[in-house]
Amino acid sequence: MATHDERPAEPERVRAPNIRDVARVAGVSYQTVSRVLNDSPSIRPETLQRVRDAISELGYRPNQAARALVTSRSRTIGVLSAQTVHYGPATATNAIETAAREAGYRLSITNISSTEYASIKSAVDYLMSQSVEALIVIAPQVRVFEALNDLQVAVPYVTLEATGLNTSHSLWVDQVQGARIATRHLIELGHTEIMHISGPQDWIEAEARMQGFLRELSDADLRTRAPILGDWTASFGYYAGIELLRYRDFSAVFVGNDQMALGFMHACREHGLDVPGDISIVGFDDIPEAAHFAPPLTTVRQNVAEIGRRAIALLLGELRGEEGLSHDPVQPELIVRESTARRR
Amino acid sequence: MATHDERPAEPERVRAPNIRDVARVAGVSYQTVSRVLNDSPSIRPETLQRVRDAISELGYRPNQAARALVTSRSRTIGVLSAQTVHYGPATATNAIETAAREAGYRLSITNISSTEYASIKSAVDYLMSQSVEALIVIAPQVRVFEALNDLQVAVPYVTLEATGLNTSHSLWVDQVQGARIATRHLIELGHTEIMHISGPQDWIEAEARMQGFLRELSDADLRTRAPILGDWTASFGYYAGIELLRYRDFSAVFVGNDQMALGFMHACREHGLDVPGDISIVGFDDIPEAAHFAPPLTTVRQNVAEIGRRAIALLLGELRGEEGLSHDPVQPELIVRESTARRR
DNA sequence: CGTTGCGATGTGTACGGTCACATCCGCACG
DNA sequence: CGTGCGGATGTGACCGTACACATCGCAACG
Repeated sequence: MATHDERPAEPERVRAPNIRDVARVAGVSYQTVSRVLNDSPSIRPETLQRVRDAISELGYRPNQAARALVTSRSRTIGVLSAQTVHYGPATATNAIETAAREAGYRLSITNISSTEYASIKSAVDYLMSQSVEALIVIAPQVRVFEALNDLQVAVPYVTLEATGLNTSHSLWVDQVQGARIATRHLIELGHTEIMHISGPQDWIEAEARMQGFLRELSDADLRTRAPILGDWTASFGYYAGIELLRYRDFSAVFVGNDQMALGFMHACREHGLDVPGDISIVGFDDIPEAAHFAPPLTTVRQNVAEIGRRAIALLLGELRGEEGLSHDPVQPELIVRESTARRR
Repeated sequence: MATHDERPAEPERVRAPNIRDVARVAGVSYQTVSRVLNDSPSIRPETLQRVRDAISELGYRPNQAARALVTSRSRTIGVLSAQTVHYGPATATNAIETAAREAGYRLSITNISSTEYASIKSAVDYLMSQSVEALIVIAPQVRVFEALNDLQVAVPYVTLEATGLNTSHSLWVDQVQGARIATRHLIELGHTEIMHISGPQDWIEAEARMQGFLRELSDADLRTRAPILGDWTASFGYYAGIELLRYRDFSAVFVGNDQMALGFMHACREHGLDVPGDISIVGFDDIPEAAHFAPPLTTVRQNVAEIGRRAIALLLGELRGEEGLSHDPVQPELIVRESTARRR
């Protein structure tokens, strides 16, 4: 009907070599090739070598799709993440990617733009439609958890950097403990009026840090005051500082993350206040830049990469049918620098 | 031999519903269901509805592996990235993910730990074994390019944030221009002795920024001096500062990125030098924190997210067979804050 | 020396879709 | 009123692999 192509002469499309092509070249059956690929024990060394030679000669690569189809295993782990630009999540994702790749798994990463139910649902749908075998959630917001529960996720999953609720699925740095050691540090320096700038209310981490802060204060019989709820950004820290410093009825601040601490210190400078002379500040995260803030920031270091690695280990174990692997929280560590001093 | 299970009674494994199950429920042939899935035009509205009902009744999800197998299209775009923790790459990756998802593509991301040839080759192999249809490279190092050329990547690819060589595949913010406006700004403030702290020598971006710096200086007939080669980290900026400030034969510094600028300013403080009073500093990137450094940093903003989006658009176009889409570099913008002042 | 057992290898089939082609139906046309 | 045509739908084959099972050859055994 259309153009009359000369069909027989040219091979036309170059099809990627498949397992039968390899078999033909090696002079064995395709099943033997399959055995080589899945390193089955009972193969004669000589045959093995012939097949391997054929594979590299043809530049053969097993077709993952075909394999996934027949085994009904995608060898994919889904990562549901919010705010991958943040230091913590980005670091964790990195570690996860490496660990997954080493274990022969690939990752499918998706970011949620908002914590709206619909947004989360669509992200989960997206991942499920790729038939991920497991799920890692790095979106430590209360609503994400609710959505996850509600969606009846059918695969094993863990949530990172969350504390408290839903512990069977969680893997986390002990945020409460981190907040406590940060707060205790300030108390031990003689501060009695301590402020807290927290992360967004619906972030579980923010909540945990706040709890740790409040508990430590009440254990020391100190006055607690309502924390400020921020959004993790340096800008928020700055504007919060401008507000708070108008009535300066505190001598120390525990800030929910290093970025906000940076902004807060900016506000202090503008008010002509010395850190730590007039105000002591502790951050949280220990981002690489924190050591070079003005002044270098005292903060709480948490090993998120370790958490990422554990997440993969946990999930792979679960996929293998092992149960009850350790969920011990990773312990945070206080890094004392120059943003805190004895109250004067 | 082992436990004697009652086999016949229970359906055992719950198989996910497939296209034929849907067809049975809807009372049509599987081909009709396939037509619905690929929204073919010629379907009676009534039939369409029946099929849709059946799909949602069964909770049917098309099996991507099967689809990929038969169409030999993976609908996957590979991302080869170095240092995803950095602000630029992370932001770009985010934008890429969103754009790809909207276009019905998924991403396969892999990080390279080093720029060793073997490491790059293994990353490319990894991605190719997933039969990615296209590749985005966010690892702007010379050696990565060489490896890429050498590996004869068989799919369309673009490299991000690179300048100069290999332009047919590159998409970038005009780094040379960015460096020039940064340098020009310092010159216009009366500085004649200007230092440059660059990124690692093998990063194409670092090279481009250095070129821009040198060209602008020579256009202004100013003395050029050998730039310091750093590693992008705040720590390096700090130690470089400590060294450089021992012989303070310059009044301004153009630093290759904001993190190193932060470290450098830290060193200035320790030397009792005022920024911008004694030394003017310009950074590069405009990370969100830069506005809150001490002092707020004058820097060059580049829209990496835009680059990421364009990368996807370009690749998708190429996959559709369109040629020669626009490769115009994105123009950077100078953000003047308080780390630069007229020379006194 | 026939049988058994096991290691090494080959054959059939299923996985869940899409594509090419065949079929069916109703309507407009000559 | 037969024919042609196009829209709607169904049938067969195939994509590349892994699994279950069959087969083959050889050594050890009674």
